[in-house]
Amino acid sequence: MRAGRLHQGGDSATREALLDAAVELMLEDGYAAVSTRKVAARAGVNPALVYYYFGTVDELFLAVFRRGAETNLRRLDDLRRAAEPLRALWELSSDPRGAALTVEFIALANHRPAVRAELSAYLNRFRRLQEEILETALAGRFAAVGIPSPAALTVLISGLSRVLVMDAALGLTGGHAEVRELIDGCLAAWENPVPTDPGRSAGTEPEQTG
Amino acid sequence: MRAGRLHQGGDSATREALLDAAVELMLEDGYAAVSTRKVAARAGVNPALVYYYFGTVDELFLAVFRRGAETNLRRLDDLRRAAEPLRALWELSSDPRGAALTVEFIALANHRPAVRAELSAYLNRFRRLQEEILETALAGRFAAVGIPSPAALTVLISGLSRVLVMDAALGLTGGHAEVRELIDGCLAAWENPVPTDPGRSAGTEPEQTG
DNA sequence: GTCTATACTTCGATAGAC
DNA sequence: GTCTATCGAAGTATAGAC
Repeated sequence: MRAGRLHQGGDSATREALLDAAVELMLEDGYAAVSTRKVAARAGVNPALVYYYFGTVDELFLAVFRRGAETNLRRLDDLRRAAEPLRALWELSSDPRGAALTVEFIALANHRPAVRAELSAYLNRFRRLQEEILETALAGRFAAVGIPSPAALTVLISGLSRVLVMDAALGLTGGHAEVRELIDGCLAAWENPVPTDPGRSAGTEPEQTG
Repeated sequence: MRAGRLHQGGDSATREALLDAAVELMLEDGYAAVSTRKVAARAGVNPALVYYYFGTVDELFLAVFRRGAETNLRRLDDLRRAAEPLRALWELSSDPRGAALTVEFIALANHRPAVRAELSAYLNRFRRLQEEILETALAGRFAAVGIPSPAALTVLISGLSRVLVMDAALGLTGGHAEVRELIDGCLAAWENPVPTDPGRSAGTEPEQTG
C-alpha cells in the first residue's frame, strides 16, 4: 500500500510542526483525535503535506513515536552521570507528559500491529538500558541490602510511576502521599545505604521505609 | 443533543448483545474500533438499534462501562468472605480482561468528559470498598508488621497488577517472575503473619520490606 | 422492536497544477 | 514543497415503514 518516495528522513520545519501537532492532539484529545486534517490544521499547513511527509497515518504515528523514543533513550543515557541514578530514573519515569503519551501508544498498539511491534521493541530497549544503568549504579549492593534485581526494579518503577500519573489525571490521590514516601524511602536506602559508622553521617535524614 | 425516550433500563437480549459486542471490539481492536455499524454487525442486529437503545455512542460506552463496573463491585464485595482476602484482591485486579478494559477506558477518558467523570467516580468507589475490606481483613496488623495503609495498598495493587498485564500484552516478561515472587512474599507475610513465636514477642519493630 | 433509506460529516488517500 | 480538487469509504444520527 506504500511505495512512493517519501521524505521521512529529513527534518524540515513543516515535518517537525506536523509531529508537534500530532503529539499535542494525542495529549489533549487522545490518539483517536489524530487525523490528517486535524493535524495539518493545528500545524497550520495543508493536509496533503501529511501524505507528502509520511505516506500514511500509521507512519505518522510511528514517526511521532520514534522521535519521542529517541529523546527518551538519550535522556536515559544521560542519567549514567547523575548523582543519584536510581532517583533520577524514577523521576524520568514519573514525567506526566511521557507517561500519558505512553498510555496513548499502548492503547494504539491494541489495534495497530506496526505500532505494537515498535512499542514492544522500544520498551525492551529502554528497560535493558535501564537495567544496565542500575546494574552499574548499585553494583554489588543487590544481595547485601535485599534490593530487587535490575529487571524487577524496572518493572516496579514503570508500574508505580504510571499508576500515580494515571490516577492523578483522573483526580484520584488517595494513598499517593504514602506510596511516594514509601518509594522515597526505598530510593534513599538503596542508593545511599547507611555507611558503616557508629554515629550519623551528615546530610540526609535516615527515614524509615515500610 | 439527546432527549428522546430511550430504553437503557431494560435488559433485552438485543441490548445485551450490543454491549457484549462492544466489549469484544474494545478488547480486540481498541475503543476506536467501536462504531455503531461495527457493533451492530458483530451483534448481528441492525445499526439503527444502537440509537434505539443508547441514543449516542457516548451513552453506549457508558453503558458498557457501568455494566462492567457493577460486576466488578459485586465481585469485590464477595471477597469479604474469601479465605485470603488480600490475595483474592490481588488476583481480582490481575484479571487480564478487566485490566485491559480499564486501560481502554482510561484512554477513552482522555477525550470523553462523560467517560472521565464516570471512570473517576467508579475508581473512587472501587478503591474505598477495597480499603474497607483490607481494613477489616488485616485489622490491627498494620502498625505491627509494617504493612502499608489500605489506601496505599490499593494503589500498589492497581499499579503492579496493571503493569504486569500491560507488559504481557506487549510480550515483555523481563523481571516479571521476580516481581511476582516479591508480591507473593508480601501477600503471604501480611495475610498470614508468623504465629506468635516464643522467642520473639509480637514486637512493634517494622521489618524492612521492598 | 426491528428494518430501510437517507442526510450530513469526516476520514484516508491520490492526481495534478503551481 | 505546497496547494486545490476530488474519490470512495465509513462515521453519527434521524425519519419513517413495518
